[in-house]
Amino acid sequence: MDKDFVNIYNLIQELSWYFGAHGINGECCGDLSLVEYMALKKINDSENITVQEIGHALNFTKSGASKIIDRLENKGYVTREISSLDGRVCCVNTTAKGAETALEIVHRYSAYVSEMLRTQNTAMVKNIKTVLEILVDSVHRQENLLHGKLPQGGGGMSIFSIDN
Amino acid sequence: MDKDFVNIYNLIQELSWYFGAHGINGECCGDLSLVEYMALKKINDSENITVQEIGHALNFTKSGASKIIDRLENKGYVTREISSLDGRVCCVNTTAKGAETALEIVHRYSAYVSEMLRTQNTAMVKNIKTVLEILVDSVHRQENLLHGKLPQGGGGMSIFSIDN
DNA sequence: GGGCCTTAGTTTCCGGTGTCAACTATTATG
DNA sequence: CATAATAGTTGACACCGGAAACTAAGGCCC
Repeated sequence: MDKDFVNIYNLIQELSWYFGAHGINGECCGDLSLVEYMALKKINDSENITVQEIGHALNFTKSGASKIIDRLENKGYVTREISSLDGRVCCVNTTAKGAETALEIVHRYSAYVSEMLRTQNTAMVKNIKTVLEILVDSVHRQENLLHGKLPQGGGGMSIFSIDN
Repeated sequence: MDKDFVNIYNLIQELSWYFGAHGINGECCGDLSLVEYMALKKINDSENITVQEIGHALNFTKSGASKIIDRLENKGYVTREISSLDGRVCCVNTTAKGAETALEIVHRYSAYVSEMLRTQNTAMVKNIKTVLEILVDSVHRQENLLHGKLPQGGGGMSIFSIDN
């Protein structure tokens, strides 16, 4: 095991902790939890996304996804409507308020990141971006490799399910 | 707002999601949740750490920290003993089993990261490490700037508490 | 077009988890 | 020695997500 990868792993873990549910935030923005925010962002970036797709994207069961959307709907950030093509399917979309809130949160966090990296020069900022793109791409590729067909919402994926 | 920082923020958020509680794992390793694992790692990296220090490090209240340690203790990963210097203070330490488990988890995740980055050359791996170090350092510095004295365990820190 | 299977989503029940506030126990202060 | 402060624990509570049962709609086959 190369020492570099141990370091990289530990650093990612630490960074993730700070940007995760218990890190800088806890509530993510006012009345949104991190999970709700991630769902909102996903819905905002899509058009007519279904409940299961949201669950799949965020590693929740359809039951969990349904409840997250309940909360977002109650808060007035998203709407549910039955698909005209298939009466079983729910099309979820953001309301104007939801889209605005998602944007505002992105701006706030981006400002935080900008402040955080204020001492870095332009070249390094570009480099940071590139490295993060590589990491995110790599994770996606790895995810896809591991991805068997999974029953409900694609949850339960674990590193440890490989060789346990 | 520089577009780069928006990108960087979104990438960090996405990466964090994969390494967070709902990402690759959910259970972190067998019988450990991510929170428990983070606590175990913290305890393993320290000597005679107190309950409050753990809570502070992980952004939990002392009550929450106490219960996390309960769980770890019940699973046989850590021990609590009263400090010889101050009868109110608990010294928490890992058992041999706890230390071994922490190490094993690090190895597994590191192997995952190694696999994930297998197509990157050595220079890029070094670069990734450097960038992550900068990011983690920057977050720490920023955290310290924001850190006022907080009542219980330092919880509740929020980006949005600054100007809301 | 009626019966059966499949699929999307919801709901109910339940266990896990973290916070708050109250409490115990110990130490510091004067 | 009395009072205050501090470390940690506990109990009540609310929240959250999963499993499974359920509802409703579509697909299919004869």
